[in-house]
Amino acid sequence: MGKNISKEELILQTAMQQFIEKGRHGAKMQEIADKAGINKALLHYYYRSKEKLYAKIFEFLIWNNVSEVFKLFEEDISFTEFIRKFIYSYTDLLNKNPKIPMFLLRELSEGGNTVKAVLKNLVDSKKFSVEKPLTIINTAMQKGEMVQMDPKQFIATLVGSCLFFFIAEPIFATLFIDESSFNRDAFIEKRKEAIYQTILYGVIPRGEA
Amino acid sequence: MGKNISKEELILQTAMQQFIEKGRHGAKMQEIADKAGINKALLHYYYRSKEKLYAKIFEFLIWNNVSEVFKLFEEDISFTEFIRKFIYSYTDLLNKNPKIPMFLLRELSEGGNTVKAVLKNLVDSKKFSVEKPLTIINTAMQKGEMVQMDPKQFIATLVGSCLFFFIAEPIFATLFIDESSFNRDAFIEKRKEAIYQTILYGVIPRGEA
DNA sequence: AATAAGTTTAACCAAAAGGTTAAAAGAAAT
DNA sequence: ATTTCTTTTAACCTTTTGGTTAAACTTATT
Repeated sequence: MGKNISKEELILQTAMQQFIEKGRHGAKMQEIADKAGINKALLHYYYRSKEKLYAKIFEFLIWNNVSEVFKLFEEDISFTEFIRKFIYSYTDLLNKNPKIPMFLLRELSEGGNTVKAVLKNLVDSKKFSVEKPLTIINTAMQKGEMVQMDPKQFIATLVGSCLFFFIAEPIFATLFIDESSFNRDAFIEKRKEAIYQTILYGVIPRGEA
Repeated sequence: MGKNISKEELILQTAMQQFIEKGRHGAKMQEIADKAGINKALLHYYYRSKEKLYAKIFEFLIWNNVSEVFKLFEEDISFTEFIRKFIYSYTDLLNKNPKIPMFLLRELSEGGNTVKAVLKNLVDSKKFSVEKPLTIINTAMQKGEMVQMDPKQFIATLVGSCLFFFIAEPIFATLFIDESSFNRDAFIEKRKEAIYQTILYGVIPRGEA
């Protein structure tokens, strides 16, 4: 583990883990301090209050993740290649930190003042152009590479399919997976291809190979 | 509002709302009492502790919802009709109480002892047969009505597509929807058909109309 | 070496939150 | 009517938790 990390940074990292795991109310300042191996007063020395610490972390995570997702819309590739690339890359992104999506969605759902303020900021920045993904989809429809469909509906299906396993893993695994023979990594790998096949053939014009 | 409701039931309903909205840690006993218009001691008189109250509610909600979903696998209809029916009914189910899915998934993610115990109970009861949905899908594949695919992958795509909007509405709406012209109910109605079209053509053998 | 500035801690504090109690109020049984 | 049992409350208690403080310790500055 990094030894050259400052206490300030160590607190942030540890707090992030705790907030991600337990949420805004479930995470406790004392526990963060203990896990980081430092005195609780240091948390306040560097970040003033729990709310401010939480805000910093939530803001960091949502900006980071939203921008990573929007980056996936930037590449200039064919429509089918875009679908494939998006599914594969987004799944990898989710799998890199599998608890972050639930954290973000949970906090967004709860939607207190801090969350609202961060979200407003994010929108007002105009850094995340909705035009790009919409254009990709609309162009594909114009070119006849995709059936007619509200782009928002398409995006919801695409993202929802990728997201599901990471959001619902506990109940999904409990109900459908017999642990002895389950290889999580392999399942996720196969997940990508399954989503790709389903969505690709689900939206390209019927009768095309 | 119902006047003939017992205090015991009133507490349960009010607590349910609060837990759903704010989660296990976010909900407060005092606030539940206030919202129900009764003394806080009554909560303990009827339910002993916050944890027990929470357990009762979580147990009720997960049993109820899991069983409602599994009911959708019971009907004896054609494969394409099954897909259609599942998507339409499950979306309606989600929309009836749009905050419950996030509550359940959130709590399942956090997964404390109470949650684990309830979940173990649910599995051990064997009341929810995984065989049924798996059989529907396997049979369709045998009959050549569906391409070859791990049934678990198919279910993940199906459920994930339906779930997404209700789990991610705050951020999805913020990013993609301009409020002035958005009709939520209409979007959900169109959502059903969009999912149906995508998944149906995504999994039936290529070249079929 | 002395001093000043920043860092870290142990000990406290105050507010919030879960939980208890004893008594009052209401309903049921005699 | 009186007693008994259940329901409901106000007041109180205890623990948890976020936050503060003053002093000790480090590190830079002169």
